[in-house]
Amino acid sequence: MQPQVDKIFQTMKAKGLRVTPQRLAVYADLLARSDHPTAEDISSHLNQDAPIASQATVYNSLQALRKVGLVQEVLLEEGVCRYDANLEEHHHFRCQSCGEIEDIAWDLIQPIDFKALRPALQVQNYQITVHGYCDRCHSK
Amino acid sequence: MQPQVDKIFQTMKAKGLRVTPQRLAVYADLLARSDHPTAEDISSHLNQDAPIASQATVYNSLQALRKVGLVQEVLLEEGVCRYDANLEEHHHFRCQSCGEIEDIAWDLIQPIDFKALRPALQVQNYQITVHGYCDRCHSK
DNA sequence: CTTTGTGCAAACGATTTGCAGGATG
DNA sequence: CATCCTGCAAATCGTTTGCACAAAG
Repeated sequence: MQPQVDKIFQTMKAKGLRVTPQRLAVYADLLARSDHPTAEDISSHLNQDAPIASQATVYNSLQALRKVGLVQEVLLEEGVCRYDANLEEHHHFRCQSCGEIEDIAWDLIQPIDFKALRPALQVQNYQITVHGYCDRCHSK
Repeated sequence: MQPQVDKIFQTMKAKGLRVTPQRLAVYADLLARSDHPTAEDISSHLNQDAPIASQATVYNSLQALRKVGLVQEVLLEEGVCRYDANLEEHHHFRCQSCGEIEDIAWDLIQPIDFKALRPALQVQNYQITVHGYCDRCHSK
C-alpha cells in the first residue's frame, strides 16, 4: 500500500469518520489515477471485476473525503464534477478537442499576490484553468 | 438600447442565426447584469412580469449565443452553469460563504506566457478562479 | 413553401436522499 | 446497543430533446 494511503486513517479518524473498505477503495483509486475521474468513472473502475461500492456509496465517499480535505473537486466542463486526490496545489489544462486534462505544476507559474492586488478579499486559494489543444490534437 | 446590444444583430446574422425577441431578451438581460446568472436565474427574471421566453428557449438561446461567441459559460460551482456576456477577458472570485461572484480585471494580473512555459500546448485562453471570503463575509 | 425558432412536456444524466438492514465501536 | 455506513430505489435538479405549431426569409 502506498504511503499516501496512510493519510486517510489519520485524517478521517481525526474528524470522527470511519475508514470503511469502500471509502478506502475510492481514495486508493483516486490516488492511483493521474487523470481526474468523475464519480461515474471511479464507480465503474472500482466495480469492474467485483462489486466494491454502490454508486451511492461512491458519491457519499467522495463527499466524505472532500469534507476532510483528502480530495478536491475539479470543475472543468459543464455537467460533470471531477475529483482529484493530488493535494499539492496545481493548475489544469484541458484539451478542447479530446477533453484530456493535464496538470500544470504550481511552480511553473509565478505566484500571484492577491493580498496586494485586492486587499478586501480573503483569498484561500486559486487555480488557473487553461483551455486549448494538446500536442496530439494540435498536430492533426 | 445600449450600444452593446447592437452586436447581436451583426454577430448572429453573420452566422445565419435569427435574432428573435427571446434571444434578444436573454442577451439584453445578461448584458444588464453584473452577476453571472444561471439559466434559471435568467428565465425567472425575464418572465417575472410577463412570459417572455420559455425555459427551453432560454436554454436554447444561451446555446445559440454561446455558439456565436456572444456569451461564455462560467463554471465556478458544482451543478450549475453560469453565463456571462462580458467578453473582455477576466478572472473570477467566488466567496465561499455567500457564493457571490466578483470579476477580477484581466489587467490586474500579469499575463502568463504559456507558450514559453509549455510549448507543446496550443493555448487558446485561460482564467484564474479565486476562492475565499469577500469583504462582507470576512468581517462577520 | 422551406427553414429556423418556440413552447410544451417528456426524457435525460448526474447527483442526492429516505430508509431498512449491516457493520463498527 | 447506539452510531455510523451501505445499498437499493426513488427522488431531485439542471439541462436537453421530440414534436407540433408559428414566424421569418
